[in-house]
Amino acid sequence: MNAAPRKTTAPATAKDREATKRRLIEAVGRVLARQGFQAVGVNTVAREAGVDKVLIYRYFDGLPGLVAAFAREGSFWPDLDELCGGDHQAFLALPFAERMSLAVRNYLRAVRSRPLTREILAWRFLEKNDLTDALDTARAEAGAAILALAGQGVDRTDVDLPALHVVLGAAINHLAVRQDREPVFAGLPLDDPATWERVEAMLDRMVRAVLGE
Amino acid sequence: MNAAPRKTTAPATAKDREATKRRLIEAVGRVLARQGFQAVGVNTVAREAGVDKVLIYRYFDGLPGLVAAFAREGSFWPDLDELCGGDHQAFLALPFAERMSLAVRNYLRAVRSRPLTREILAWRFLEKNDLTDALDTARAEAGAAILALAGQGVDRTDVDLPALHVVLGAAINHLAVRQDREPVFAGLPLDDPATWERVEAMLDRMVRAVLGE
DNA sequence: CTTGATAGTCACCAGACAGTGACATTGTCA
DNA sequence: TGACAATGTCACTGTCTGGTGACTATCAAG
Repeated sequence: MNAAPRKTTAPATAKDREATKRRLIEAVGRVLARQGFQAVGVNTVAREAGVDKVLIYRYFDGLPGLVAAFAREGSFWPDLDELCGGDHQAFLALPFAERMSLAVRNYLRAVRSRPLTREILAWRFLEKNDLTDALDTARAEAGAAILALAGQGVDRTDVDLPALHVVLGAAINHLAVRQDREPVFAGLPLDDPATWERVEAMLDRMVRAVLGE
Repeated sequence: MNAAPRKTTAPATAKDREATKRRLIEAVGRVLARQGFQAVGVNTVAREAGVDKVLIYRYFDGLPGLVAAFAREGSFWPDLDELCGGDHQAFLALPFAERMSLAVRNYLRAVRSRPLTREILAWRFLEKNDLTDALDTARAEAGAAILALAGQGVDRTDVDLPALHVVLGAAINHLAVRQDREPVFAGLPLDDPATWERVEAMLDRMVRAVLGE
């Protein structure tokens, strides 16, 4: 795209357009992390980047475009390696219940360890608009991939696996997002690591119980 | 409080203050239901009520006070009767797993049938402020009561019941709120009644499996 | 040097917001 | 009747928002 500051063609890079674009994209992340998605607006992001807001329109055709670029940039969602523990072969060698249990635990930990991901999750959760649409594609793909891998070579007609995925995913998403907002849920302190060990144990127990140990 | 438009004392009710308060409180509900909590502001609510916004400050000492009054008004959370199916005695006569399963299903249905409750749930979810604080007390009480009733006379040291409640409650809350925003979750259409039957069945299965049938 | 394109700045617009002070209207009591 | 308090209306402030048009500064090519 660029990287040709000299000679023929490439009339851009007068004052480094790409650097400015990067500053804007990074500013989105900082605002999102520090002030939450409510604060993600043209004015705030531009101020954070130390750049004029009009450049958001010129370079990204508006805030949704900038957010889309931001979404393309970062690794907000766990990839397959992370979810299956790094080794696909070893993962596939496990019994099905074991596989599911591991993937669930890794998904929980992955979401919990990504503040920006939790913020995006909450965002998408309650605002359906141009901005959040941009962030959703990557997640949908990641989700589908892990389900496909976990269920690979398995034929369990006795269990409604999609329904199981929905319930587990919903519980994890809710708790992860909730952790940032309200530290107590149904009497348990979500800011206490011990609580999360109990939740992990419970998820594990549920998966095994439903899948028949 | 009022109901004494004539004679001694009660210097108010010149132009019916109570009626105006009621109009404001009802306007909160309408705005919340129609436009979501993002729209709940002094200007919008006053406009909806057909009343000047200054009265919100005079009568409720600001928007948080009005929202608190609104929260006190409506029945947003299911009560014990609804959760246990109407008959406490019959409920308590059931085996524990049966009791839990029933309460979980009734809670899911209760939340799903209350659009305003779902909106409040989402609101509280992502905005922690004076407004949402007012809405939370009632919910916490309702939650604690049902857990107490379901666990009455039961001593299951083999299961981490609070963790189970947390996971189930989180899943239900997430799905109920999600239904309004994004109709598809993990591949299942949340606007299809058949999906909810599958979710109910899965929750039931999980409860029974974990509690040992 | 001139031309032209691009990068970046600045000032402004209209609309929504929360909040406040001054005013008019109405009813009750003395 | 007059005094007073309460109800309700109106106009206004200042601040934020998203968005746009006009400007300057810089660079490359002819």
